[in-house]
Amino acid sequence: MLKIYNTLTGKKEIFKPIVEGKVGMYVCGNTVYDFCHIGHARAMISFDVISRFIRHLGYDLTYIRNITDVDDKIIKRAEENNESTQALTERMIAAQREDELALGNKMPDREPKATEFMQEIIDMVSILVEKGFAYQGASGDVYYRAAKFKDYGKLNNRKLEDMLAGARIEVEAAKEHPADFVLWKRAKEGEVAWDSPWGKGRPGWHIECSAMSTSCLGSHFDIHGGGPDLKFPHHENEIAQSEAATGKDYVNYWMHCGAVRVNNEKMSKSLGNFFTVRDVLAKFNPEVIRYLMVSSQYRSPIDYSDQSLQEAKVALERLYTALRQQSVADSYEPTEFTERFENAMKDDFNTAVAVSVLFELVRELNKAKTESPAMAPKLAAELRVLADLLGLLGQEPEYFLQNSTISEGLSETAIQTLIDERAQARKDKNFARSDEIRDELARQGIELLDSREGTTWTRH
RNA sequence: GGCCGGAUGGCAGAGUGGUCAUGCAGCGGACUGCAACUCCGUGAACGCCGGUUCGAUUCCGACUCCGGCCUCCA
Repeated sequence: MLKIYNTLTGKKEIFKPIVEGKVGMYVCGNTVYDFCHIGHARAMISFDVISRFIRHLGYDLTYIRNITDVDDKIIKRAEENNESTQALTERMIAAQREDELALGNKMPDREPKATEFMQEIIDMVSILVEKGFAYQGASGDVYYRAAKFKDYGKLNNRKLEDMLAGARIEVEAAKEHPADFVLWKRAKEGEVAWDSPWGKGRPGWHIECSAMSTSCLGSHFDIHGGGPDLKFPHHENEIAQSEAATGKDYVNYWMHCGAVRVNNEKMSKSLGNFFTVRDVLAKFNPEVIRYLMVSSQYRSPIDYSDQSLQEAKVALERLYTALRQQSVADSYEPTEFTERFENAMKDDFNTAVAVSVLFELVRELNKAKTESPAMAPKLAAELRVLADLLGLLGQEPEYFLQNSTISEGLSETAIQTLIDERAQARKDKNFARSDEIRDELARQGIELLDSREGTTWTRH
C-alpha cells in the first residue's frame, strides 16, 4: 500500500486513485527562457522516480509535464538576445531535453506547451468571467476575483485577511483586491499576442496549468506536483481557477519536492546563486547528480556543493565496483532486499532508505562472489533492477569507473602502457619500479586494482 | 507579523517509545610483495528546558536557532 505526503492535508495518506488501477499525474515544468539549474534537475528527477515507482506498482500512469513558453521573462530575454520568443523557447526546450536525457530521466507521456492550448485557456477564462470569478480591470487585464472563492488559501493554510498584512508588493490599481491575479494579460505593442474577447494578449501564468491539466487529464485527477516554490501562489491559484470553473474538486494529492540549497540558501533564479546542469556535467558524470538527488528523501532540502557531489560520486563508485566484471543473471527470485526496497518506496517514496538497501545488497553481492558464486549473478541482477527504479546503475561499470570525471587526463592507452610495464616489473620483483608507476598514476587520479586476473583501474 | 518545515554521531542522511539505518571518514583485523578493492569487527548521536511513561532521540508543551513561503522562481 502506497503512502503519499499530501501538501493539501499536511499528512501522509494512503494513496487511492480515482479510477482503480489508473493514475493521472500532472507536474509543473519549466519556463523555458534559460538553461536548467540543479533545482530544476531535482524536480525533474524526483517526479521521474515517482513515476517509475507508480508504474512499478502496476498502475497505468499518465504522466504530463507542461512547458511554459509564453511569459514576461521569455519576452524580456528574447528582446535582450534580439531573437524571437519562439527561437528562444525552442532552443531552451532542446537544451532541457538534452540535460534531462543525460540525467537519465524517462520522458513524461506528454509535454503540453502553453502556446498550444490558447483556445482551452480562453475558454476557461470565459467561464470564470461568466461565473463572476473574473473581471476585466481598467488596465484591460483580466483578473481572478480571489475573495469570491471561499476556499482560497486552503493549500497553504492562508487566509485572505492575513495575506494583506504581509503584502510587500504595491497593489496594481486595477485590482479589486490585492490577492487578485492575472488570467489574461493585455499585450503591449509588438509583443506576442493572441486574440481574445478581452483584446489581444497572453495568458497569465497560472491559468495555463489549469487549462492544460484539465485538458490532458480531466477536471479531477490524482496527483499534481512541482517544486517547493510553486506551492504559493501558483498552485493555490490553480486550485482557485479550476475549482471555480468546474465546480468540482481539482486534485486529490499535491506533492512538492524540497529545495536545493547553496550555502544554506535556496538556489533560485532571483538570488542568482544557481548552477546549471551543464555547469555540473562538465565536471561530473550525470549519474552523480542523480545519486545526490535520490540519496535524500524528495521532500528534504538538499545542500549542493562540490563536496556533496564528490561524496555522491564516491558512493556511486562503490555500487559500480560491485558490478564490475560481474555477470548478471537473466532472472532471479526477489529476496528480502526487494521487499525492503519496495517498502521504503511505498512510504512516500523514501529513496534514502531505498538507496541504503542497495548498499546492503552490494555487501551481500560482494560476499557471494567468493562464498557462493552461484548466487552472485542473481544478486547482481536484483541490484540492477532495483537501482533502475531510481534510474541508477544503468551504465557499464567500466565506463562509469574509468570516465567518471570528465577532464583531461591520461589516455587509456597511456594508462595501459604503464600498467603493462608495471606488470613486467612485478614479475621481475622490481617492486620499487612497480610502486613508482602506481604512485605516478595515483597522482593523475588513476587508482590501480590488482587481482588474480590482472590489473584494472579506476579514474577518480 | 502570518503560515509551513527542520534541529540526529567528524560529515552526509534515514528512522524508532525499550536491539542494526546506510555512505564517507576513524580505529583494529583478514586479504596483498606493498597497496587498492573487498570482507569481518569496532568507537561515536539524537538543540535546550519541562511534562506524560516503568522507560523518550522518538509523544506533548515552552524556549533557542535554522530554512522555506507570504513578489517572479523547480
